[in-house]
Amino acid sequence: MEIEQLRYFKTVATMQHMTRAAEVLSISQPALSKSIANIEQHLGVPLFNREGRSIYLNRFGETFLQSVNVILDEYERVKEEFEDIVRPGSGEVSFGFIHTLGTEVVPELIAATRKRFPNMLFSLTQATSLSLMKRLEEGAIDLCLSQKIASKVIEIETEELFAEELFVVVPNTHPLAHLESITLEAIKGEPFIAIKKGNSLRQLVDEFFLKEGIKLNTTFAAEEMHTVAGFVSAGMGVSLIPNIKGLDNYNVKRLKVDPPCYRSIGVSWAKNRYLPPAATEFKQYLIEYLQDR
Amino acid sequence: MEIEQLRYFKTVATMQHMTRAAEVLSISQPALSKSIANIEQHLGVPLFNREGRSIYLNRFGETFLQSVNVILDEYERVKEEFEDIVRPGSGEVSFGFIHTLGTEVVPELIAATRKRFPNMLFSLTQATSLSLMKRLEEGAIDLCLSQKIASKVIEIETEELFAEELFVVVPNTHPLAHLESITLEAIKGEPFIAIKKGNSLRQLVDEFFLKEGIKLNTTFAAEEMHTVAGFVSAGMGVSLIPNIKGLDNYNVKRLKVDPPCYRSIGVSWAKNRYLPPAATEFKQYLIEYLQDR
DNA sequence: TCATTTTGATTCCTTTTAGTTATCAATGAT
DNA sequence: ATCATTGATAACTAAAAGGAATCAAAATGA
Repeated sequence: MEIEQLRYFKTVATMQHMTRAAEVLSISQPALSKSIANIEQHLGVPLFNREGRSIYLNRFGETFLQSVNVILDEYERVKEEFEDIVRPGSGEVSFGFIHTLGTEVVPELIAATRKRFPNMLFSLTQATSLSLMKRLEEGAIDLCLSQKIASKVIEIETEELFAEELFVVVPNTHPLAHLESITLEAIKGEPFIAIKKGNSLRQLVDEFFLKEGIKLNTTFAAEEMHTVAGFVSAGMGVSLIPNIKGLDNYNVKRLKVDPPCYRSIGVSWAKNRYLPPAATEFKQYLIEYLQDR
Repeated sequence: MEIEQLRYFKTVATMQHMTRAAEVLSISQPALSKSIANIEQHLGVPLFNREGRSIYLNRFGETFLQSVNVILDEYERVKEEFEDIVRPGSGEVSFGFIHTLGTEVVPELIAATRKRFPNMLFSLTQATSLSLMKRLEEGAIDLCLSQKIASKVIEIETEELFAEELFVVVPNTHPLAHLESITLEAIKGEPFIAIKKGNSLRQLVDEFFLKEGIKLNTTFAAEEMHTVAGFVSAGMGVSLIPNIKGLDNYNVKRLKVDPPCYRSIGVSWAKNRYLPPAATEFKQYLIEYLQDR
């Protein structure tokens, strides 16, 4: 039995008139008569009293109408929800980003996007690059702004947008604190405050030092960048991190690295996976907006 | 889109396996694949992530599953309700009867029926013959036990079952109170307490006197039989009513009429109207049980 | 690593059913 | 009594659901 036929039933029930209901539904009157007869046969009980040329619900029909209302309401609702998602310019975009972008880049981006697409809704997720990648694989988010990571499960496409510079941070009181810039070589042997393994930044930092052939003297591994800054501030070592928000409030000096170290940030999405039109539009807008920031 | 296909979706969603779901649903795997693809096309969004040979819900699918659960639950529920109604021996019978039968006849009848058909459910209505007839016409009740009345709207069939005898009731102190039986002629000129017009018993009583060519001296018209008894008890007149429950508690004498007056009681139902199997069974049982009571 | 099995999708065909037009019988209205 | 209107039916067409065979990709196992 077609779901549409439930709507037919509802229309006949409320109009109490086959011919006019058929006109409203834009089908022929015989088709409607047969549809109703089919439903009655399916259910095994008549739904209408037919007296002469008048037709109206019997007590089974009244019961069924209650159920049909529940069913159609739910069906319409979910269909409309999907139509909203598919409608370009509106609809929900599920978007994730790494913590360092949460204070400036993303708020500005979203604000600008909402001016351009006032009806676009955002479902935002903040996480590490690695877990963002997992959310992409699951289809829980449409797009994410993070450090590029390859997935073993599905194909991920990435458009690189800008680079976050990494700085060597040392305690204010450190002998190196007066320098304008510094080589990685210069902190060889210094106690190093690292990010926990598994974080993609940790991997990147490790690669920078590996390239220079420097064996790090890692003393602590922290979960968060602010924890790292705290440890450095307390004189427990030095580190290599992006310019996080509020870094100046710590007792640390931020030194440019020579040659500079960058962490490349890009927008990623699952290849061969459905992207709602709103997400596609947002992606395009985001690329223009953040390109070479 | 077929309602059945929603069940297909639910099965695939929970089994996360096309082939096995198809087996469970007793359809071919290609048919199932196509059904799912159709639903996705209808809704405009994909519902599953397909990675290699594995298939599982994406976030749209999760949303849709919620709705499908609501829809299928409601549909199953109402279908089962109708199946119960159609299942012989069980199911609900909507049954009406006039007030005078509510104290003995119907309780005994229902008790006996429930012994014979333990799963039969009753929805009982007590009303006047006239309004019972209206409920029959509307299809609000399946059967009723009442005085036979013709309907102008639809064809009503009636099987006559037994006769309620009507008695002349007079105040205890009335000169006629000592008689064993009485002719209608004998109360000619007495103040008469009638039932309100519209009540079918009133119509019957009127006919009895009309046949004898007696013009009644009606002083009051009451809604209920007990009110009539009350008026008679108060010495305000005489009347002609059935032997209602508790009549002996009034200060009245019940006199047999000569020749006797009867009110014929029968079971009525709407002709050409669907009678649930349970109602049909009940009707048959009722006829046997009450025949010539 | 390569052959084998398994899985979901596709193609092509059949069957079912929804829908159309023409028509009918019954019902109301004039 | 006549005539328009209504819901139902019949015969036919169109659409879509379902089945068998087959395919390509992906897991499995030697």
